[in-house]
Amino acid sequence: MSDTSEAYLQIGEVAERTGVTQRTLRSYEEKGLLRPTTRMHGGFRLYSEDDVKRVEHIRRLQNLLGLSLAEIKEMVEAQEMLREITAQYRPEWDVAEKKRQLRKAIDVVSQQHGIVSQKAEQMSEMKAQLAERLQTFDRWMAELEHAERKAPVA
Amino acid sequence: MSDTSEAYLQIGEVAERTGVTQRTLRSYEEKGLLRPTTRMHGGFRLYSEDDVKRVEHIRRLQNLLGLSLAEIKEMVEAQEMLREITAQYRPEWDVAEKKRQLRKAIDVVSQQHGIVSQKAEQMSEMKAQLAERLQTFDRWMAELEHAERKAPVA
DNA sequence: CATAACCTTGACGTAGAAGTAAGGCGTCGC
DNA sequence: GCGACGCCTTACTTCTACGTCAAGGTTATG
Repeated sequence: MSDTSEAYLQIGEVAERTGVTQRTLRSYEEKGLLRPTTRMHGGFRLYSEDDVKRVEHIRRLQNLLGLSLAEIKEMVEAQEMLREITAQYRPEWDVAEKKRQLRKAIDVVSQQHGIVSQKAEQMSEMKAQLAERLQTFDRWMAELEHAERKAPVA
Repeated sequence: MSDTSEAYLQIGEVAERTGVTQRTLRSYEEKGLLRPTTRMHGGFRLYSEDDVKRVEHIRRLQNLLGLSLAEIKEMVEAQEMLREITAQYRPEWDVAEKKRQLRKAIDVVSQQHGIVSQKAEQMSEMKAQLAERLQTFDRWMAELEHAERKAPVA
């Protein structure tokens, strides 16, 4: 916009920095996950640092929580909402409205928190199981080595 | 084995108990994730309790770690390998061979352990972030309520 | 042995996420 | 104002993990 030399990035740079393809970035935009970015005069997309963070966030939600892009969209929208409330972009809203929105955001975030907590728990359970199994294997390995010393390979 | 009336289950029961469809069970079999089960004379599949556990395991790997069936297959195969070693199904293998296999299994399992550890860590990080954000929101909410008391809705 | 409930294979369909290709402008540096 | 490279849209393709018939065999029960 105008010329605040805000270090805008083109799609190629964003792709490189985030490790996703350009196609994926455009796809996120189509699906409403990434705010329609500003464009250069000729139509080239311009991304901000915030957009980069957002892409990284989306990826984490995908990889870590295994959410669909549709689900992620909801989450991301809630965050957007918040930004607006907190930045007081909308002074025309009365307090009651702000409260409504904030409550909505709190709902979404606590839901996320719930999911993450649950998964985190299951994870550590799994981790413990794996660790235990590894121990067992090490014991077996030791036994095998013992056997070998007693009766070396023919 | 032989005929120890081991309470075999048909595909429908397994589907019900594990919460996956029959199609999915057959699919896992096609893809080599579930050992070709025994069959009744007429061709009906017969599953053991172990098979049920395996399905549950597969589901955990899918849901928790977000692995593809191909990746899961590798893991599951390593486990299979182990079973054979430990149950000494293959006494014809010499100790060196058993060691080789065991080492392989240890590799796979520690790889899994690594993945899980990493994910678990990222999870708790995320969880912390969410908790923090929730706190912030609660503070804001409190502020809003304060504002409301000072200047009630018109 | 009839019948309902269950199972078989095979083939095709689908939804989500992204890859790929084609044809055509934009941008930048000189 | 030209070349090289980057980006644009549109449209088609792929891949995964199943879903959904269809046509027919099997099993348990009376």
